[in-house]
Formats: sequence, C-alpha cells, structure tokens
Amino acid sequence: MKSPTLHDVARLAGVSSATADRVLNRRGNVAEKSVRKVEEAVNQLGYVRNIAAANLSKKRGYHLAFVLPRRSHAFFGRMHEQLQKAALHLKSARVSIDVIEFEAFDIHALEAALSGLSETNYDGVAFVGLGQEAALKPLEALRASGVKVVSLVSDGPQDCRDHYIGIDNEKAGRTAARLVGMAHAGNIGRLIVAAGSLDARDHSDRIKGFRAVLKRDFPNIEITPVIETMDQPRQMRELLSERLRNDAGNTAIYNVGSGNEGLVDAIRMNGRDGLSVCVVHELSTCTRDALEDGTIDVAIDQRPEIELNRALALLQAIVDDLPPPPAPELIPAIYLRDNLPNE
Amino acid sequence: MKSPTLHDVARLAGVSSATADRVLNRRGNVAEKSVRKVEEAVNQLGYVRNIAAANLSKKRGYHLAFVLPRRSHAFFGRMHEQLQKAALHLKSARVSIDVIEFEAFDIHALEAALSGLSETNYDGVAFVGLGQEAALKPLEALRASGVKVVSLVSDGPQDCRDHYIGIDNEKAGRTAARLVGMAHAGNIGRLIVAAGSLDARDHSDRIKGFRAVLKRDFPNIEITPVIETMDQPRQMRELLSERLRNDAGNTAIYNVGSGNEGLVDAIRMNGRDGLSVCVVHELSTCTRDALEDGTIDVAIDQRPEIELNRALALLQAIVDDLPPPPAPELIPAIYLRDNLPNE
DNA sequence: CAAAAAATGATGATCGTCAATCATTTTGTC
DNA sequence: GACAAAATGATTGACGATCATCATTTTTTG
Repeated sequence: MKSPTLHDVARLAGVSSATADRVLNRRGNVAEKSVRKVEEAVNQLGYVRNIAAANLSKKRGYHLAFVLPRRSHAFFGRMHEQLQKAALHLKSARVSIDVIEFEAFDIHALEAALSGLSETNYDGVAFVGLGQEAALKPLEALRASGVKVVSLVSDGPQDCRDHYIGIDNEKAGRTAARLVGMAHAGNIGRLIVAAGSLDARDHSDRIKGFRAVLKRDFPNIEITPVIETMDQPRQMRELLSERLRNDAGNTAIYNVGSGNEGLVDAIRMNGRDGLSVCVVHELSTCTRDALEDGTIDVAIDQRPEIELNRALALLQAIVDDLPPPPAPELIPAIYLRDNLPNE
Repeated sequence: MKSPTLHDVARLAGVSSATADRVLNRRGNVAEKSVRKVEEAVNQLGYVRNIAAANLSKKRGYHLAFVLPRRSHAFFGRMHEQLQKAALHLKSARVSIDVIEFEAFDIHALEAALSGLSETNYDGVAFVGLGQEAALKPLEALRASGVKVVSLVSDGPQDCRDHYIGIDNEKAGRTAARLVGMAHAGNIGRLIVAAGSLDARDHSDRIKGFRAVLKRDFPNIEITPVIETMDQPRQMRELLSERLRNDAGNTAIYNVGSGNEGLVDAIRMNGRDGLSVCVVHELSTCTRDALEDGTIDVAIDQRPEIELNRALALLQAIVDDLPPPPAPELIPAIYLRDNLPNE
C-alpha cells in the first residue's frame, strides 16, 4: 500500500541506510557488491525516492529564471501573463520564478541577459531563443555549472540547451498551405505572402513548409513575390494595400509573421472581393476581431500559454534529474471564427 | 529570499506556532482577535504553506482513481496509454493512480464502477462521463465524503462533479462546419452527415453547432438526412457506400462520431470523385492513414492525452484545496495531413 | 602479518508541517 | 471572587531523505 522508504531498501539489501544512501546518491566509496544488492532491492521494491522529502531536507526550492522579450508583441504579452499566473500557483510548491526581460530582435540583448545569469544560482533557465546564435557562450557557461536550460519558441543548436519547447514551424507552414489550398476547391488562385524578415529562422521555416505543400499539391495556385514587412504594421498596411489595389485577381493572403494590424486594416479598406481565404499567425485582440467579423479566416496560433506551462513542468522535472514528463507534441491551434477560446 | 515558515508567521503575529497552526488549519478554539492577527501576518509575509512538508508530515500521498471505459475504442486506448506513462512519472511525487475500467455505453457500468469507490478512500476521482445521468447517486456519495471529482470528455449536471475537463462539443461542430464551408469556396454542395447515435450528448452537441454555422454562413450547402451508424464501422461502411453509389452530387462528408474504419473503406471503394472535403473526429491509426493518403481531409481531435494530463494536474491541486492551476481552454486539434504529430 | 586504505554502520541534526498532549492563562458568568 | 469554559503556549515525535561525523570492520597491499 504505502511506498517503501530508503530504510526498507536498506533492510532488504542487508546494508545500513547510510550505505543505501551512498549508492542512490552516488557518493562513492561503496563496494561493487553492495551497489548491486541495493539496486536489486530498489527494483524489487519498486522504490522511488520521495522528492518532496528530499527537497525539504536539502532546503531546496526550484529557482527558475525565464528570459523573455519585453511584452512589445501580443505574443510575448501572453507569455508574461501566463507566467505570472503560474508563478502564483507554484508558490506552494516552492517554485520561485524570476523574469528577465530583454529587447526583442536585439541580437546582443539576449546574450547580455543570459550572461547576467551566470553569477546567480538558478536551478533552471528557460529562454526565448530569438537570436541564440549570438548567445552560445553564456549558454554553455550556464550548462557547465549544472543549470538546466530550455529554449522556447525558436530552437538553435542542440547542444546549447537540454530541451526545446515550441512548435515545428515548417509544419505550421505546411498547415497554412493546406488550408489555403483547400479553400480554393481546385480553382485557380493567386497568393500574396507576407513575412517579417526572411532571416528569422521561424519565418523561413514556415515559408519553406508552405511552399513545399503548395507546389506539390496545389499547382493551381500561383505565389507572387513575398512582401517583407519587418513585422511592422505600417509597412504591412502600405505594401499590402498597394498590391490589393493594383493587382486584381488575388485570391489568398498568407502572413507568415506579425504586423497583423496592418494586414487587417488593408483588407478592411480594400474589401474582400475576390479573396477567398486569408491566413495569419497568432491570436491577438486584433486577429480575434478580424476572425469574428470575417476579415480573415484562419489564425494559426502557437498557444504560448501552453508552451509556458510545458516549460515549467519540464524544468521542474529535469532540475531533479527526472525524465521529462510525458507530454504529446505541441500542435499549433487552428483558430477559425467558430472555435475561438472564450473571454 | 527564502520563504517564510509557519514559525515566522507566528512570531510576527505574536502568538505561538500552535495557535498559528490552529488558525491555518481551522481547528477552532481560537479567539477572533488571534485569527485576525495571524491572517494579517500571513498576508504581510506572503506566507504560503509548504505542501510538500505538509503532505510529508501527514504521510499523505495523492490517491487517485480514474474510471475509464475499456480500451475498446482507439480514443480510450490513448487515454489509458497516457495514464500509464503519467502514473510512472508521478510516482516520485507520491501520486498513486488506480484505473477502473467499465464497459463503454453500458448505462449501468459506470454507476457500478463509481459505487465501488465509496468503500475505498481515494482523494480524487476522474471519470469519463458517458451516461453519468445514471450515476448521480454514487457521485453524490463520493463528494459528500470529501472526495474530489472531475468529469472527463462528456459533462453532466454541474453539481455532480467539481470540474469538467473536455472540449466544447458544440464548438467542435461549428469548427467542422466552417471547414466544410471553406472547402466549397462558394460553390453549391451536398453534404452527408453521419453520427453514432443522436442520443449521445456529445454527438448531438456537435451536430447542433455544425448545423447552426452551416445554415447561417453556408446556405449553398444542402444537408442530406443524417446516417445513424451506432459507431459501428460495418454499418457505417454499408450505409455510406449506399449513399455514395446511389446519389451522385455529394460534395462533402462529416462524421460526428466514430466508426471511421467503415467510412474510410467506403470512400476508398467509391473513390473521391466529386467529394471536395471529408471531415471526421478523432485521430487513430485509421484516420491518420486516411489523412496521409488523402482519403479524408480533416480530423478534429480531442487530444485525450492532454485532457488526461489536465485532469491529473487539476486533481492534484484541488485535492489540496488549492485553486485549479491556470490552464488555457482546451481546443481540439484540427489535423490535416500536414500537421500530424510525429511517430 | 602489519599497516594503510576502503567500506560500512551507527547516529543525529535538519527541513516545514502536522497532530496530539498537557499545562497555563485569559475570558466570561453567576 | 469562585468556577467553568475558552484560548493559548509549550513541547514532542513523526514524516523521508540528506549530509556530516565518527567508530568500526573488512579488504588490499607491501
């Protein structure tokens, strides 16, 4: 009924609890024979260390840091918000969370933020990996000193973090393509693609997936040259308006990046005549409204709240050197006007 | 830095830790004045009870029961599987999970299973609420004896459980309608709808949402009379084949319930000529294959694995009388052939 | 075989909370 | 002011693991 304790293991193994402890925590100075006996007892009893008791005695709480871009974009705002809620809830589990903000898209801001962490003594760090190529050294330093590291949203080299939590952006692009394709029902189409910057890894992955599917399965749809908006609503509005005004015959729009306010403005001004489908990424006040009034049709959403929860659960586990909790793959939500989340 | 303990609270309140304990655990026999002082100290220090220590001292583990239908359907198989994985992972947190299986769609099986629980002493129970109308009495008994109760997948009366975890089926139906509509690109269509049984709450909810959207936004699509399949692949195959053979001009299929093996067979036999879109519910080996080879286009999936994880996290929290962990709404995944989860 | 080295056992404090006991003080009431 | 009732304080031993210390035993080595 009740689970066995370290004492039970020691007794069954015929050693003292001190030795059993030495084995389980790899303190060394144990005879090979004793190690085997203890391990056998562990297996036989199905002993699992009581982490709560362990942490209590070690007077350890989970000390975590989240390195996030400022709340400039709605997307990161949602992350911050969820983090705050979660932090409150996790206080009773001795999880303390510090938030370190940095300027998004500033190449060196992330590096600076991460460097600052090496002095402190966090158990785990999660960071949004935009521009992490510049931040390899501080990451390496962190990991070398035993800190567990998780990258969020955008992944980088495998050996600069313990895990990545985020969506598969190529898959997201393919999904968008399929939706655009389906909405043409075999008709001929012409498509406008807009992107923030073709340099960003996540954006280029999306475009790659998008193009692949469109080319293979929907040759009836022609892609016009990509609009680069630098994720700025204004540029988006102007460039897109121009396209819509000058070229008739556009049937679809896909925005890979952000700047959706501009996109929505442009469509509202020009009307949706001839446009059979419009797909964007991320849910925000703006895109939500646009979905509800039919200005756009689909918002593919990363669900940052869920990513954040995952990161928290994962860090808690790996900080204890436990295997990551079993969790199914992150699939971006496909929001239509009919399945928007409440409130 | 480190969080305050009960002792700190007592000291600040100017009472003994015994009294502080009496206040926090509502043991009674405390003067109103002392209660106030302690509560004030709690607020001032931001004291949060260390649950790990509390549970350790109470020698309490989380003793949970999951009452699930047998693994007859792929859907429940996925739940069982996830539950097993999670159970393994949660052993170190002193969470023990018992699984009680019952025969799906047997009205009294659930009642019997739940009745059996009143003898035992679980802290929390999750159950799949198919046919819970018949099981109100045992649920009431459980809750009366302090057991926390969560219903999964299909909800019932509010006061027979503490929380419901599952999708909004009406929303799922609306989503299906939107996808079907989009895929018609304004063309005229004729739609075949199949359902397991119109009695099942979740199925009827889906149909309700589906019809509402189709009627309002896609009057160009005609709905032919619903095929009732009792979720049996064979009936599905025969009835659907008949329809496809006899009536030309069908443009879409929507299956509200299960029995997708039959649906897939029928379409493969008849070919997809003229069918512009085919939407079903739940991902399984069968529907996954069908998505990949283009037999069907969309599978709306409840993601039982996620529901299960949610239930676990929720039970752990409410068993401790904590507020439910902050988690965003469950949105069913929309699977296309391009965003299927790996492996 | 003796000395050094390695392995082991025994013990006890600690973490924060719970739960129980018993002694003492503060109330309220007639 | 006596007396009961209520409130409080003080104390203690779990709970399960960690970690350090010290004494003792076993093994290795020359």
